[in-house]
Amino acid sequence: MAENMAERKKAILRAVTDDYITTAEPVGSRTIARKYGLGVSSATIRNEMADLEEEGYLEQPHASAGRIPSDKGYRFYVDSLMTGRYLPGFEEKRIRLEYERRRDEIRALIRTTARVLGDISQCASVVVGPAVKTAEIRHIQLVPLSSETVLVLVVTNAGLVEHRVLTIEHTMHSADLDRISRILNSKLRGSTLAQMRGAVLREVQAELSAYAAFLDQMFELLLAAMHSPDEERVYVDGLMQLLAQPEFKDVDRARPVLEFLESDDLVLRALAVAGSRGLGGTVVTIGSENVRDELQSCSVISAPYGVAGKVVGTIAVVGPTRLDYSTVTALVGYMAEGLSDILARLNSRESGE
Amino acid sequence: MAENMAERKKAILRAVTDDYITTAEPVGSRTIARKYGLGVSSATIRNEMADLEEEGYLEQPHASAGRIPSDKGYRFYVDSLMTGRYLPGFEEKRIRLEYERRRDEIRALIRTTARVLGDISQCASVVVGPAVKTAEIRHIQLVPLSSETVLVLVVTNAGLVEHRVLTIEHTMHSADLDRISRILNSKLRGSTLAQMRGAVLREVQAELSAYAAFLDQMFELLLAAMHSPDEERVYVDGLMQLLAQPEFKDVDRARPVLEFLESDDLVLRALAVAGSRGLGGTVVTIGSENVRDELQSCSVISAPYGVAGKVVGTIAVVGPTRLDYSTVTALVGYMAEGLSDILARLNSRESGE
DNA sequence: CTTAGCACTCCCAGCTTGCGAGTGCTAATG
DNA sequence: CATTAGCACTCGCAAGCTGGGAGTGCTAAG
Repeated sequence: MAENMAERKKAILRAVTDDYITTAEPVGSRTIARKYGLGVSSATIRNEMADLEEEGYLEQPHASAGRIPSDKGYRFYVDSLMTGRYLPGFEEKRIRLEYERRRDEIRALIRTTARVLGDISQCASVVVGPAVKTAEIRHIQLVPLSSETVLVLVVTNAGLVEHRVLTIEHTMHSADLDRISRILNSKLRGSTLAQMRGAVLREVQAELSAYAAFLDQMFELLLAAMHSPDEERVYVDGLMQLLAQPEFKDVDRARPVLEFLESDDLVLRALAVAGSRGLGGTVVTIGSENVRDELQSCSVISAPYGVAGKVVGTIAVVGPTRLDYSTVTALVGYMAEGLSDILARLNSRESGE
Repeated sequence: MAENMAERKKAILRAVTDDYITTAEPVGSRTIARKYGLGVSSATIRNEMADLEEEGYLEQPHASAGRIPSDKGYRFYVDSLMTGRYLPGFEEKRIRLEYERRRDEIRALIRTTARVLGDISQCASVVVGPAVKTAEIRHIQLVPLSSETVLVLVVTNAGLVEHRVLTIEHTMHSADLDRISRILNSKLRGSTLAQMRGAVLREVQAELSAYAAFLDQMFELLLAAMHSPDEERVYVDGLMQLLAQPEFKDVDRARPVLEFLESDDLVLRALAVAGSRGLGGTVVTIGSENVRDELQSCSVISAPYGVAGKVVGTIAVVGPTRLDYSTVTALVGYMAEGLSDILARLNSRESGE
């Protein structure tokens, strides 16, 4: 769109956007002339701003206030005007530090990510954790707990350790369980739980026909676990930071957004787009570009993370449309990359030699 | 305190409190006379109310508004006036239903508890999950993942399954790990991780001296896990419901409370009291009775839950001092009991025969 | 095309005003 | 002597008004 906009107009649009992002106040021609050295008078800027408004890049909250960027204006800003796209050094350092000490446990890692993301962006943050059902199985193991119960353990390539307790009818010996574990491992390693239902499953059943009843029970449990509404996958943080933003000083304006963020389902669906584009890209969705009504006044910046080229989850920042696109885009990109790196390390270690 | 308050005065205090709890509006003498059939005129009630105010049970938000209960008034209401203490049948049914389908996984159970608690009370809810370090160990198991990594699995009597991945230097054979697991089990079962460091630990070391290096590493990891600031233990829900309460329509009034609830540490400390009184009781803390500044305008109703007579966690509802003490007390009590029951069942199953 | 000047618009904060709700006092009542 | 009706009084709140300030759009001159 309008890449050929006159340079001065671009400069003005950038100035308005930059200023509004930091001050949260509608910005007038005078301010632009004073604070941003464009070498023209406020009257000239006024004319340009009137044009920009007519073209839909700016809008006035009310007749005699300054201008603020419209969604279209933000979009243009993000696509062609935004400078920087780098993360302040000390933030980067902080992230590395936090990640340094959380390398072991994936859940802690995810919580930390959400917290840091919220802290730095001063917005709400979302981290979607790995889904069990689509992750590659690294290891599967049956552990005897008591004569009546067996723990089914699944370790995925995303570092996730999932477990269920299975109540069994006939006592199984430790040796039996080991044998089953070994065969399950050799057959299932590398495939996903979702794929498991097909051919592989029948194959296992054939090889272990002696334990048919037990296996039935176990698979049923695993499939149920996998179909459970993706609980535990979505971590939200920084709600406080969001409330501190001036656009949400009115609780009634904030509530829809907070309610949206509280619903794991909706969040998952809204972030599905980011994941579908593959690793390495950040997606910015501005105001009315969001499908959901609740997010019409919000922007979402999201990026997928993953292992071995495969997407396993998404991280995102949700804030008012007036958000610091440059910094937050850099932030989200950096953290997604960081997460991917750590997962890769975890993964190589666990699949070791 | 003043158990010998005149019956009519009590009735009036009860009426004021009941009315204010449901309407959130200061209540005047006229309203009492009309809505609560005390058989006296508003003038009489006015006189009594003036007395009650002088004695500190009521207060006026401003000179010519109705009265609202003071913290002292609420305290008296909770201790001596409150009627009911029962939970509506349909709520009870809902809780049973929700618990019915979440019997297996303790984390899901806890999340559900928090959600339901928030839903029904229309307030914020907190569930403190079992701590690993003080829970009794039911089962401990080492699972080989790769030649470089071993999964350490600890199952506690509270149904908690905790796991850490341990990177080892020298390859361990599955048989070795089994042998270690067996011995660990026989020595450690029934004790807590916190107790582990002492005599038991040395005993194990002696018996398994061949694996000394490995054991050192493992214990270190477990102890580190146990000393990590109790992450993952605190689940908060119903923040939205809290914001919907009229006393929090102003974000600035709500923020301190929300910030408090976002800090796991503070929440844990505030709820420590409830746990220390043993199973079966609910604790009500009203407004200024709370130590923390952030909670001066809130009331907290909490109850511990546990297994085999031992407290393993706490659930709580946090709302404005104007909260429905009768219903919420019943609710919190009922859910704590329900949680305990489920844990007991889990426990007996896993330690089975 | 740019700019200075100016009239105009509109929000906002502060003030006033008129209700309505509720109180406290007083005097009358059983 | 407790209870009650009556009444003046207080106060918060919403509505209406007002002045100031910020910012615009227009126009005419450079």
